[in-house]
Amino acid sequence: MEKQTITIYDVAREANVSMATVSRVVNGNPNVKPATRKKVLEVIDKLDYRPNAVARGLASKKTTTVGVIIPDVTNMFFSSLARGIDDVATMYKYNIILANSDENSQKEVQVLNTLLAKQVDGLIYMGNDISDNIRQEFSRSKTPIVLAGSVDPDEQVGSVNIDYVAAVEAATTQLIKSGSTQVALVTGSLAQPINGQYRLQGYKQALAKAGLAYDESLVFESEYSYHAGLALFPQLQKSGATAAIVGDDELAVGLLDAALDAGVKVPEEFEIITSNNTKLTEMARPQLTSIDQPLYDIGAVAMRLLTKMMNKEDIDAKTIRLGFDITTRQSTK
Amino acid sequence: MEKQTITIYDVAREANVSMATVSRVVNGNPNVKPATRKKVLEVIDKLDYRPNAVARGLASKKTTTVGVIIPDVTNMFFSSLARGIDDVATMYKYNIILANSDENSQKEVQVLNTLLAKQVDGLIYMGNDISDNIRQEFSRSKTPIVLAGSVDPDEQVGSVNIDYVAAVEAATTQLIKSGSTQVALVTGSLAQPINGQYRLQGYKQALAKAGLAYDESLVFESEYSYHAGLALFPQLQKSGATAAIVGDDELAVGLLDAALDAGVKVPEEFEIITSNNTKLTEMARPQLTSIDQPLYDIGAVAMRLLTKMMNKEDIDAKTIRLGFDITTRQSTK
DNA sequence: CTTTTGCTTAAAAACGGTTGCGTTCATTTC
DNA sequence: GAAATGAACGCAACCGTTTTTAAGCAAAAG
Repeated sequence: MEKQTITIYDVAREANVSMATVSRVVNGNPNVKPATRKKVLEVIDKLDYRPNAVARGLASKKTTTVGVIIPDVTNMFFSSLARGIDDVATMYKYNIILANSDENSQKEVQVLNTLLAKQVDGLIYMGNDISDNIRQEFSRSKTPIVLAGSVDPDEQVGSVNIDYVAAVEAATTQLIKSGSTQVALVTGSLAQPINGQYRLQGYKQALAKAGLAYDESLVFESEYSYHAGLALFPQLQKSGATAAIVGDDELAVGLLDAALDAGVKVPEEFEIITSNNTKLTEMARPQLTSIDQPLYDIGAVAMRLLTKMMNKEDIDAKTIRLGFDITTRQSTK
Repeated sequence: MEKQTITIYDVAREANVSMATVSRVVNGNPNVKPATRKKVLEVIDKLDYRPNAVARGLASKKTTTVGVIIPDVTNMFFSSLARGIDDVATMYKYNIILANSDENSQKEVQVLNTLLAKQVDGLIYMGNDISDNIRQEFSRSKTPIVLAGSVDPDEQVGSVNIDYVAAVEAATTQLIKSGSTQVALVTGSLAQPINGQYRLQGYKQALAKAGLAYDESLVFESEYSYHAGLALFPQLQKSGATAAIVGDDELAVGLLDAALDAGVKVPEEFEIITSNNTKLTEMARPQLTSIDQPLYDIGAVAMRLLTKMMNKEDIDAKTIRLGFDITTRQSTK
């Protein structure tokens, strides 16, 4: 005795109209006489009818669902973006399918394909690295895609980010001005464009403008995690650095804690500027000075851009660069 | 010149078989002659055919998608659960639609309905409070539901959690044993069952067993946020408490930082045990002792339970209680 | 050699909607 | 009063699968 699901047909019969008419009132189509609309609405209410979104999706070729590929929800940086994405998605009546990729190119391709199979209307991709595999899939697919908090060197798809070069340059300059001549750059894999290309460039520019020589031994590649920071600090010390630009907040907190645990005073003996301004920066003691990327906004704007693309509206620019700031706290003098 | 999407029909024609046969090979149905299977597979590959999951969903009444209602992805507690959920979902070929609810009962009902309209095969609900509204929707719907990290007083739906009473009792006892007679309980709204019923009960039991009187002025209701912790600490001090059980890690870090900022030594003058053992507990200095809920596992097990329910397998018990521990760090003596 | 049996496969009916097109009918217009 | 207009609405094709039913056919059985 299954609870028979009731369909648009049942409503039509009960209201003495055709399915088409019911469909119209459900979709707010104006071509329905008010009296008819009222009657249909009553029946819908009485029967407790809920349109089947899957059938709708098949017929209309729209699912009002977007796929979101995220490296790890557990990472504050990405979850902040995700929150921005979901909020404006909801605002525009979309839902998001969230899929963790662990920045693993295979998983990414895999997940991208199932997302496309599910006929998502659009896609948002987060991740530091855009592998060739995934890039290939991107250009093959005709569903709109936008990158959030990531850059696409060859602007195939939409993207929302900040000016990483300028941000790191500003941060580095600040550290130099406060007296450090040995500023370390601690970041993710240099093979990834954001790190290897942009951050490194900003770093070098700041050095150049300050008349300092670029010293490769002050550049550190590291995983983005608390423990990696803890483990890395001794090497930083050995390098003679007295300050560091760090690419990730968890990593920065690790460095900070390691410094503290080693009796190194922050910021007196060692200064730190981190990159994401997540809640973590406030929770640390001393609080961390950070490049202030508007994470939530990046997500929100990315989703907004995506809605425009899905509506086939005209886009002024496929890539949007949001402003950034440097929020000074206690890890810098 | 739209890139014509190719359908199962195209494959059938090209391979000189019927759609049914193509469907069979796609779904791994054994009733296909190897030679035929091979031919179909070749055509699929050649045409780059991808089954349309929406059509599939309509025909089979299964979407291989589950809805996940989460208060806020940005909160480590919930995102850890979410990660566990997604991982086993992926393992079982499901995708998750993630929807933030902000613990707002209206949004929850709203989102629940759109999730059901989208024909999700199952639902996972996270949230401290189960409002009457949402409970009503739960019992009305016949799609499987399980709660993750939350309790359902009247066991309507599945649920995975730990024994909150025992956990808080153990933590409180530990604090008492180390010398505190004035242990504060800092938690979320007492109107929510987990806090008002379970945590409070565990707290009282520990006091009783230690022969201490229950003092209402040592119980604090607070929002779960870092800033709330910062603001609350002075009141804690005023109450004369020398230790606290805290219901949330961010909140606990707030309390800790406020104590440190006020020159109160932790753990010498004030001890703290927090509840979720998220990464935050390690990042704080001193590191926070915490009840160790297996967050990831709770999510994972919840999803596993859900898969069983979706398969209509027999379930031994609708509610699963996972074990907990107390991980001792530096915020206790 | 005819009848069963069992494996493959084809045909076609769902699944629950959307939507273009055509029809109906009450109003206007001439 | 007949013709034209336009608003409401019904018809039916279609969306891309799954799944049931039955047919075809070769091998086994009698």
